[in-house]
Amino acid sequence: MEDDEACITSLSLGLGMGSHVTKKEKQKLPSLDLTFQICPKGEQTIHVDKQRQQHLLHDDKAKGLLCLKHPTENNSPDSSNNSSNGSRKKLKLTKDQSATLEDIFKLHSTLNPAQKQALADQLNLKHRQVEVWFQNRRARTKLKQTEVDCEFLKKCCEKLTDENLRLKKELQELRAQKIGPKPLYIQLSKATTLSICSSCEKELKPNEGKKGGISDVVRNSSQKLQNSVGVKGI
DNA sequence: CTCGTCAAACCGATGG
DNA sequence: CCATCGGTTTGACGAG
Repeated sequence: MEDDEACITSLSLGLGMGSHVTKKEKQKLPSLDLTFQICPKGEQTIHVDKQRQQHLLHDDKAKGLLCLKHPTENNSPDSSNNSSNGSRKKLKLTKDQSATLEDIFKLHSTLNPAQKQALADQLNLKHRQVEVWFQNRRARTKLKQTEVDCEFLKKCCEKLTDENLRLKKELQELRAQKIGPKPLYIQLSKATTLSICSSCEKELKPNEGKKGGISDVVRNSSQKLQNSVGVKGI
């Protein structure tokens, strides 16, 4: 029985429901998934990881050592026990609490203090918990959106690269034609003529002379990109 | 308030 | 089946 207590004590101290332990350090330590005897009398085996949601901690001594708490208990963190030893106890919100918070967040991503307090009262949480939840939710929404934007920009970049390549090839072909036996002004059809700008050697479609073809294609694409993403200047 | 980070809780894969 | 591992999610905190 002393071994059991020693095990629990070392786990409590080592994994720190209290002390700050780095991931690497944590990996060296025994996993929390470990099965061990929680009752000093050795009557009850607890699989801490899988069964921690069950209300098995009947022993105050072990409960104190492990600092585990059943989710259905009041979720409000005990601040005295929370920060006095530097611990960062994490309490899982219930499905109902999460769902309500999500619903409110969809309507308003920020709340004023009074709204936070009202919501906290409604959900039996602390004002601080609601505040932190909204902070985290905003941060993670923003992060997701950034990832989406990044993915979109990547695709746009690929498209522009392809377009650039295509235009370069087209230009090469036109240059080849220019060098060949045909005259500078290529007769394409009765209605259209394609001309080559003498200064920059870019091809100009009719009525496009003032703008300047290729760069406009890029500029337009860039503008479209900015408009769709809402970027204020690339 | 945001941002970066920590760490508890959770979960799927894997091996004995 | 179960223990364990490695990755992910998410509640919490400190700095700015």
